[in-house]
Amino acid sequence: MKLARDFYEQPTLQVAQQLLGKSLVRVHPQGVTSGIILETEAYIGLEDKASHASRGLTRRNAVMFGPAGFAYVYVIYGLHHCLNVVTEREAYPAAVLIRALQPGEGVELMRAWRRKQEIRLLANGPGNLCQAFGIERSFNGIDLCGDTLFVDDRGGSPADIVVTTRVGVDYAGHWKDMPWRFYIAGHPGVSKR
DNA sequence: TATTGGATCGCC
DNA sequence: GCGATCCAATAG
Repeated sequence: MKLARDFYEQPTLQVAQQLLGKSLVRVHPQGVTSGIILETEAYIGLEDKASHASRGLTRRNAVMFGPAGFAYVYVIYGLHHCLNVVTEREAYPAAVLIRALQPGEGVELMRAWRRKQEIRLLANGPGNLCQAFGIERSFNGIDLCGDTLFVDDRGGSPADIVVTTRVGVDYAGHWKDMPWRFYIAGHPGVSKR
């Protein structure tokens, strides 16, 4: 069943870990795509120099300062989109980046949007999974407790979770060393380092 | 108003 | 290893 607001209001590191093994679902007029969340990263508070929120409230990051359970979607490198779920309380900027999925329903739709055939390459990375699910800028700020994009808790919790440092944040001083990346151990769909 | 660089990806 | 490609964030 669909995760409710109180799930996202928990501490960000808990949300990041508990999302692993759950299903991200996107309902589209052409059909449904879903996938098991394999990899996440936490971005927590104003002090975290790796977070978009580290320089305070701006137009781009405004959703991070809002209530939990909403999507923060942004464009990166002018080409790709990244999907985050906002966590914790209003006015405290925190979010979890979804980095990889194991494709479930709607593989043919994902193949069409990705223009790739191989299952392993459909959602193995934050930009790729957004392309596979048709997630773009208009998804910024949508309610994950709604019916378009949400997380379903069907399926169990993964046995082994690997905890390590985040990808692509070398500019963030000592914050780059925080062990805030989580992924399901040994899964081939996890994005590469 | 101008400049800079990024929570990436895929091909060289 | 490097280019793509563009807009938000800063500085001026």
